[in-house]
Amino acid sequence: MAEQTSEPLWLTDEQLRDWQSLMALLMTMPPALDAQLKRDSGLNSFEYHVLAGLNDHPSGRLGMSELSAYTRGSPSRLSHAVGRLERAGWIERRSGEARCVNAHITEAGRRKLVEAAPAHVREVRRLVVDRLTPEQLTALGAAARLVVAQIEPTWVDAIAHRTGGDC
Amino acid sequence: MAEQTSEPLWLTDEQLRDWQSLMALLMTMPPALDAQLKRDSGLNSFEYHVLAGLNDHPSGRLGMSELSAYTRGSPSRLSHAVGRLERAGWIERRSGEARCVNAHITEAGRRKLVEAAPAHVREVRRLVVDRLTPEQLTALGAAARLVVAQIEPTWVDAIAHRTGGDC
DNA sequence: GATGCATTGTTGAACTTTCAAATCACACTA
DNA sequence: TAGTGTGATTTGAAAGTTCAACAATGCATC
Repeated sequence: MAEQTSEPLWLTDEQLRDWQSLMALLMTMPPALDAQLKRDSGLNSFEYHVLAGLNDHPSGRLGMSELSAYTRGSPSRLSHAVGRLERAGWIERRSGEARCVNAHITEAGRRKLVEAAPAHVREVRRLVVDRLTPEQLTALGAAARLVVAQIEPTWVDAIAHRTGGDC
Repeated sequence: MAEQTSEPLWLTDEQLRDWQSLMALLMTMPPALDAQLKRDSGLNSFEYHVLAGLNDHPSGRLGMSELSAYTRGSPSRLSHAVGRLERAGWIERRSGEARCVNAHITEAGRRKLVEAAPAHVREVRRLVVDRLTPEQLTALGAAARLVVAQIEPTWVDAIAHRTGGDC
């Protein structure tokens, strides 16, 4: 009932249109990527991301906490997912120093990823990269970074420096 | 093993960077919006969208199929969600002509939405609209539309014309 | 006007994610 | 060195989504 009229409450037509377009993107794109991955390799986006994160690190391993930050999954979500991947033989858990547990990608895991990646990249191209001019893609990326920076201020470093490691 | 080298397989550094930025957006934004809605009104994004869809229509009702298209939810997902909203008293189901079932928003449902909307819009402003220059937002919206058009060619009309109705 | 068929919507089970509590290992203190 | 605290990870149950099968209804065709 009591509303603050001091600030403009609603959005202009253009803002609304662009916002709805963004919402449409948020609603359609993850399912599209998930569908491709699931169909072609049986992985979901999160699991793919976990494997990719491990594979990208020279050591092929990462502490659960670092991996959790990298994938932006809650510790619990990660733990469940790693459990599945471990059961499939693509990851091994080994406890490291301190209280840490390291997730190691196995050879089978690397093979799985190498097998899954090309089709995934192809899909990313088809849906996004090839759809936009270089300038549009640049603008999209820049805008995305600004919004993400607002939501999650710590992230910019995280990816930029790739500073994480095992424990 | 056998790979097609005929097309450029991987992405350039800039493309990769922008792609990762977009992925970060896809991963952080829905949870952020969900969290705000859940915290402030107990609804999740999908349920909010369902109520908003009904409320926006002059008649306050919509066939399940139309609503399913509008919210981009599978029939099953919608059916479950409407079940919850009905149990909460915010929606009523009435069977219309043909095989159709109409979802009607109730007075309580409208109140709920009116109560939830301002904070949600405020959050959208805070995370997106206020973070970008008008040009950036325009560019973001335009790029999003292009990608969505590729994923879901039918959509452009759907929102543009608001042609759907009950049955 | 009966039969087959397509469309619409629901249901229940399987799976994934979330949420809160429990576990475990180490560090610190008395 | 027993006791307490803190941080990392796991666990199991609740909530939500997906998936596949199942009504229910109208339409076409014979």
